[in-house]
Amino acid sequence: MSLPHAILTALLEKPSSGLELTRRFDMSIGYFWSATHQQIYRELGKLEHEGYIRALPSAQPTRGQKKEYEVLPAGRAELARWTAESQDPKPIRDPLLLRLRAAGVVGAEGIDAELRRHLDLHQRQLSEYLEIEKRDFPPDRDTVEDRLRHAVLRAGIDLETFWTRWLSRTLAELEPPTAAAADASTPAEGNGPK
Amino acid sequence: MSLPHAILTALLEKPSSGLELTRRFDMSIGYFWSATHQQIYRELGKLEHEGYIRALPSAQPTRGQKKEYEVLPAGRAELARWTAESQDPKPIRDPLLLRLRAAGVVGAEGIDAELRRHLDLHQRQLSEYLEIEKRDFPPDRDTVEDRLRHAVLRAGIDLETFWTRWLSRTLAELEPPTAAAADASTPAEGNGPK
DNA sequence: TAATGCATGTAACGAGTTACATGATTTG
DNA sequence: CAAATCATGTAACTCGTTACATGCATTA
Repeated sequence: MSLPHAILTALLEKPSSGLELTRRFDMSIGYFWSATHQQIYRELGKLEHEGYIRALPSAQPTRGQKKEYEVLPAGRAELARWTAESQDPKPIRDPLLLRLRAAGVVGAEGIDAELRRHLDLHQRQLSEYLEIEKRDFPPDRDTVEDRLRHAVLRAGIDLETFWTRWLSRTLAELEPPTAAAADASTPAEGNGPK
Repeated sequence: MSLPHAILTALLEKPSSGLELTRRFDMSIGYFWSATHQQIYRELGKLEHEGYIRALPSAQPTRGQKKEYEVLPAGRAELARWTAESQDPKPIRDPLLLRLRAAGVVGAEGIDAELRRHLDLHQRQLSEYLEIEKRDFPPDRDTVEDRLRHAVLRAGIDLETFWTRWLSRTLAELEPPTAAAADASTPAEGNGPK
């Protein structure tokens, strides 16, 4: 039950329409809680029905028309309640790790290509986060809100760093000990190439 | 679509009944792909229906009776196909990060207790993984399968290490700048975000 | 006015979660 | 034999995903 609270947070930061929320989810909040526009519309409907948000009076009630929402006091209270709630961390759930385990049983043929591809993707994500950090968190400003947002971003940075390191190491270890790498541990023998 | 493949992997490692699978999911595979017994029974039914697994002939077809499954050639082929498939990593999806972001808007009252609680949980998980590593991966044995399984475990270890570090650091930074630390950057800033 | 893009929405499905139901086996 | 435990299974619900439908506004 996190999506409604993600939306409340986003709406408190700035009242928006469904599509605007979708776009903002693609950028900031979506980096750690993504959502499609269908999810968002569905949830906006629920939140409005429950009296947590309301459409701004200026918005027309017709179909293709833009409709802006703002958070009502009850919505803010609900968000505060949820924020103070305690909830256990969920265990990891990663298909790539599952794949590796499966590869141990049916053969690891070609798995290194997939690992390299992931390594590349995580490196890109990492540099994107580092860009954001450079742009949005200059060392001077320092409110509590800033620190919280920075901490969240740093979680992203550290996670991507973990993946790139783990993938690099795993690739190196799965690499068949051919050529150069093998020479160090195995002194060159007189025999020519196989 | 990962659960069926998790089950196929587990069954290839050792033919089992539904409850046995559930228990093994609570231990090894479940560390990175958990599942309840209801999910597992449902999926076993599907897999049998599709001809990927079969109940061992010794098993009776009555209700409360144990029923052991084994993987058929088609199941092994399907698992091999899936293993070689490529699939993008999913973005992070973590309620705690969302909470921190929300705390920036509605107030961070009491969030540090939750962070400390998570820190403790992650530290426990980390030492559990380290125990497993010590027990199951002595430095001598070294097949490809061993290396794969060890790599998966190391992902768990590194992830928990990341969390403990990030939580420690975040806690330290949110700590009210009491006494010594506060003097340098005294923000005369009031409160109200807007 | 026809096509394009913007904005909101419906429908159907798959996966995960929670609660509960039922049959078999052990054991007190 | 009653109760506890093992083992399999149904049902109902929520959340996320994919595909598609509808209405409005702009402009070529």
